[in-house]
Amino acid sequence: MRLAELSRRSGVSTATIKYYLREGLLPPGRQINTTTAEYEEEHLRRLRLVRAMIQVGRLPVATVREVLGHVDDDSLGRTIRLGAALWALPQVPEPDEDDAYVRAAHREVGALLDTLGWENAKSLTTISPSYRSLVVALAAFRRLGFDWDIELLVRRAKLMHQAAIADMDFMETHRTDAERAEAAVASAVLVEPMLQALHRLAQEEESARRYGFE
Amino acid sequence: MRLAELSRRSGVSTATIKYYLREGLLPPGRQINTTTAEYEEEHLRRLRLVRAMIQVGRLPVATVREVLGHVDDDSLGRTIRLGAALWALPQVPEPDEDDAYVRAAHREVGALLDTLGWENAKSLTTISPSYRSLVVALAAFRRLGFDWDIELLVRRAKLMHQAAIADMDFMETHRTDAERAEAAVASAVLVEPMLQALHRLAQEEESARRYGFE
DNA sequence: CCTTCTTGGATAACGGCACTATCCAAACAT
DNA sequence: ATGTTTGGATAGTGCCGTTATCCAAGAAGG
Repeated sequence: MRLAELSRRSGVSTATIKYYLREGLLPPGRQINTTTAEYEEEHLRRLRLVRAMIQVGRLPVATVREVLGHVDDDSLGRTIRLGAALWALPQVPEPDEDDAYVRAAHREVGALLDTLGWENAKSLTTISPSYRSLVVALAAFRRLGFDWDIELLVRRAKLMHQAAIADMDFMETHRTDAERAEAAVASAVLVEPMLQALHRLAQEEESARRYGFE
Repeated sequence: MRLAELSRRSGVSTATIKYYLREGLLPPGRQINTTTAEYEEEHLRRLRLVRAMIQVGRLPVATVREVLGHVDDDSLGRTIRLGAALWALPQVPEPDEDDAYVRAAHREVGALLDTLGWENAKSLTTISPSYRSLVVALAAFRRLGFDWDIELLVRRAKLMHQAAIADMDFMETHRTDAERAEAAVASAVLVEPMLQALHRLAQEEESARRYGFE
């Protein structure tokens, strides 16, 4: 498969593919000679993953490069590789540790993890980006004056735990570590938007049931 | 409260506040004379909401303006106002209806809604942005070759329905339509990132439980 | 009263980012 | 033989959130 065909089959312009090659999002094709390269089905698949991450997951190009770097890193062990790929994903601003709301949110999330018995997550609070994202969002929520009981958060967490277990089960159906890492990334980048869309659809459904369309 | 104090208390620079005023994200203060304006607590609150939408929710400024326009529109009825505000949120690209995966995703989501018995959502498929987002994400997922059974999606949908019911209950604790609309927006913009963070935290926890940290 | 600061308003500039366009000489493809 | 395609390099584009600069009118403090 040459560049033009790769472009046609993926729906991505050749100029953009060249850009991705330059940026290291796509491995170079097999060089036939100075001016020709051959691409495989694997390139097409990777290109589709890149597009999904950028268009659906709205990840910056630099983040995509980092994530794929971990997915492809055979030197990493299973858990580390998976964690590294997922930890490169986030895009939330760093919490301002001087802010009173942020410090309060830290304590609340700590209590949440205790209640849930998530001992492993608890030991990662200083480094996990997911933990930080949760703190940032909760702090913003509190800053707006919303007084959710922590119990509400616990219920949400249990729901998401169920979803996470199902995702991990699905991930385990893949054979190689690289495939598993890719499945985990696709899960984070594509399943999460699906969950979000389902959440809003459910809200619309529920709103219509309660109040009708008047 | 004058501009400088509004800036200090919100942590947003005066230049940026001026920009938001210009862009209509923040209503103008009470004009004392040609060169002075007085801002209220309400402005601070709105400014925090704007920041949360932009920084945590990563919404474009134009989208924030549109959403707030609906939140503030007293001429709208309850359901419509809420729907209008939420429908202005999304940011997913339009599905390409000529694409085979997109058409297949349409059918799958239709079947999903049938299975769930979401009759109201079913009647909104042509206009609801959440529906379109779901189709886009599912199509991208399928394009990558992931063969999730529709039953897996049904389970996710039921989980999100539970979360949505809790969110609606919380929303109903607010008295005015404007407050309810604002709570719904805050819920979409801040609770969804929390759910996402909880999802990833749960994955980390589950991964550690299954494989340890080796 | 005099000086320094702050105000709203207008306009321009900046920096980042995802592309897109252009030009090139070397090889194909027909 | 001739139009097309290749990788490589470089420059340009358009959008967007933000910041900077300048202004004359007014406020605040001594």
